[in-house]
Amino acid sequence: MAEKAGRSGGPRRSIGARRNPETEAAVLDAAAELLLAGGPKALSMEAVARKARAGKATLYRWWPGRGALILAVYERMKGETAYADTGSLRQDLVAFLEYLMGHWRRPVGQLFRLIIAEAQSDPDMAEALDRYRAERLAALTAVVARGAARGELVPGADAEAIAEAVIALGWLRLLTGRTEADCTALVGVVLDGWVIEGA
Amino acid sequence: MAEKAGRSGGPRRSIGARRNPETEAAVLDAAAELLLAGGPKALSMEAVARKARAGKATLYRWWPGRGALILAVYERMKGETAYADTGSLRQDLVAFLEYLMGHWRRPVGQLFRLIIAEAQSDPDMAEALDRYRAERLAALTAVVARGAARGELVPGADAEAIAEAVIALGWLRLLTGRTEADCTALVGVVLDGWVIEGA
DNA sequence: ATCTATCGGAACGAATCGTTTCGTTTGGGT
DNA sequence: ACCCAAACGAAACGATTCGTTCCGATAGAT
Repeated sequence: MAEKAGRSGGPRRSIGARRNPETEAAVLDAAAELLLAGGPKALSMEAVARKARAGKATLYRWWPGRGALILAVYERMKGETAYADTGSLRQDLVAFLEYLMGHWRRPVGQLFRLIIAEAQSDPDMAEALDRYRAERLAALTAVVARGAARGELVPGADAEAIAEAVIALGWLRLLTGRTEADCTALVGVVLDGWVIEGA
Repeated sequence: MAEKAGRSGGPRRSIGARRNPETEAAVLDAAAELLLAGGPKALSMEAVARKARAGKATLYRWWPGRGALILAVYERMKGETAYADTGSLRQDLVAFLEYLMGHWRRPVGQLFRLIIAEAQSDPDMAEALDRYRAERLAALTAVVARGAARGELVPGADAEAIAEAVIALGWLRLLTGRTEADCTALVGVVLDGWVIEGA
C-alpha cells in the first residue's frame, strides 16, 4: 500500500523543466513510512527510491544525502509549538513539558531521537539541530522571562538557565525512552528554588 | 603506525585452544584508534580487522557486532568515577559535574556521544546504556541523599530528581558540544531551591 | 597422541552507496 | 513555432561493508 504511483497508477513522468511536486511528496511520504515501519536503519536512499518509485539520481539531485532527507521529513512533520500563557509560570512550564512529552510519544519523537543521534556524527545535522535547539531555547526563555517580569521569580534568577534545565530534562527522558513522566514534578525540581509562591 | 603486528613483527598465531589476549588487545586498540582518527563512521568491522591484522571471523566470534565492540572500547577507556565528599553537597555536585565535563572533553566523551547515538537505534546498546545510566544515577543520588541527611536540604527534597536534573544538564551539554561550562552555575540552577544556605 | 578451540586469511552473496548514462517528457526562452 | 534545457525514471557501474563460511596451522587440554 501507499506505493504512491500517482493517481493514475502510471509512473510519474517529468512535468517539464521544473521540479515535480508529486515526486517530492512521494519521496517524503516514502521516507516517513520507512522510518515508522522499520526504524532508523530502514531509511536508506535505496529503499526510499524503491518505495517512492523514484530514481536515485532524482533523490540526490534534491537531497544531498540521508541527513538532508531526514531533516526534510522532520520539517514536514513538526507542527508549530504552542507556548501557553496561563498567567502562572509554573503552569506555563508544565504545559510546555507535557506538550513536548506528548508530542514525542508520537512518531515524530522517534524521528527527533534519530536526528539527535545523526547529529553526533554528521556536522551538517549537528548545525541544523543546534539552530533548532537555540530557537526553542529562546522561546522558552521568553516564557520564563515573562514570568519573572510578573514578579514570580526571586531577583537574579537566570531565565535562560532555567529554560535550559527544563529542556535538558526533556531530552534526557526522550533519549532514554521515558517520555511518560510527571511533568509537574520535573518542572518543580528546577523551578521550586526560584519561584515566589505566595506573592 | 600502530599496526599492532605483535612485538616480533610477524602475524599473531593461535596460542592453542584458548583466547589470545594479544588479539583482544590489538582489536580494541585498533577500534579506539579508528574512532579517534576518523570519527564514528570510520569504525567498521572491516577496518578494525584490517588494522588489527585479525580475521573477521575472530572479531565476530568475540564481539557480536559493531555495538558490542564500541561498548568494549568504552569499558576499557572509562576509569573509575570518583565522587567527592567535601562535606558540602553543593561542592560535591560541582566537583562531580566538573569531573564529568572534563572527562568528556577528552576522547572518551566523543565515544560516549557515539554510544548514546547508537542506543537510539540499537536495542542492545540502549539496554547497556540504560544500565550504565541507572548505575550513575544511583551513585549521584546517594551523594545528594548524603547531603540531605546532613540537613543541607529542605525537607521533602527528592534526591533522585535532583540528581537526574544534574545528569540531564550534563547530557545536553555533551550532546550539543558545549562541555565548556560554568558548572557552579549549572548546579546552582537545580540546587538553589533546595539548599539551606546558612544552617 | 588425540581432541578441540583458537588464530589469520580468503572468499562468498547480499546490500548499500554515490555517480553516471540513457531515453523520455515538457515548459520556457528565442 | 521551434528548440534547448531541465527534470523524470530506470538501469548499470565500481567500491565498500556486512555477516558467514571455509581452510590450514597452531598449541593447550584431555
